[in-house]
Amino acid sequence: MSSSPEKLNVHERVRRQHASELAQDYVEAIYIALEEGRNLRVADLQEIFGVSHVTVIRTLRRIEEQGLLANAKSGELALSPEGRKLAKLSADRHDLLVRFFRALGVSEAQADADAEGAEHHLSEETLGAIRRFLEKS
Amino acid sequence: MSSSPEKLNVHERVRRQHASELAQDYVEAIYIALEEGRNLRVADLQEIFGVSHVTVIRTLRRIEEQGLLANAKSGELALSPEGRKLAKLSADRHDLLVRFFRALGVSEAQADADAEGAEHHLSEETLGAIRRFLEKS
DNA sequence: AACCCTTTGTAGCACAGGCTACATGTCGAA
DNA sequence: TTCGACATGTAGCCTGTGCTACAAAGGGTT
Repeated sequence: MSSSPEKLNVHERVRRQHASELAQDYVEAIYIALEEGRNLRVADLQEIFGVSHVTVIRTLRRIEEQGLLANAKSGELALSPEGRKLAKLSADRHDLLVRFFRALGVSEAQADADAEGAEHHLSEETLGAIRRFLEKS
Repeated sequence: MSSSPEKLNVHERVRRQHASELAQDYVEAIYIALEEGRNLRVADLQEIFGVSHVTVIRTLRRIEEQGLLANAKSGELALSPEGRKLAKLSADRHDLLVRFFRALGVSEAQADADAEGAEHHLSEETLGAIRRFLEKS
């Protein structure tokens, strides 16, 4: 996880990004649900991600080991401070990209789908450029 | 590969994209080298992707099984027509994204790196919007 | 109490994509 | 021609992320 920059080549960087995508997507989903006052369970995540409940359980265990979950009342999911921070970052990036694609004329649904795929692969530099672009337009 | 649209949910679509990324990256690398008159070998790909030569060999075998490689003289890599088509598509998308990020004010190196990560995750709709944006500016 | 449904959990498998260690092949120089 | 270097290939392992099949736990209905 999150260790040093180390000068990776381009492809190594992309691999690194992939490795943390799932965790981000999970905490993001949990975060959004909590924001909306809903309480996610395994079955919900199964639905959201289109995988079996078994896969959800195991992935949750992994992100718990990464310290992103807080142990809430049994059956309920809660985020640790780091989890919440990561989720907020992800959600903000996602929103930014959706607004950006919308500004370029992309439909709502497609903007959302593409943001989901692309949000893990843009540097702070590029995100900054996108923010500036949105401010100007 | 490339089978039916089937109405995947957002995350299923992203997973699908990941599954074809490596193949695209490999044929793209081979394609570009051939364009420039160089002849890639395993050792070059190992360098480019930052993995061991064993990983390169196995990945090549897989993309060969997918019909993307043509059997060239031993020790040399060549693309099948489908491989070439896929490579060209990838390379074009990559270039488009680099130009786009550059137009937004992103540095050359970062534009290239981010394009590498993002190029597999944008829909035709969004790519079209980007093309239109670049024409206007 | 017995039953069913839903939810969650466990066992165990497959495949992709990493790796190291070892084996072979080829080629230029001594 | 033998040796050493480099390229390529094989064997076998690990982890992540998917799956199905089965097990257990809980709640509602009859």
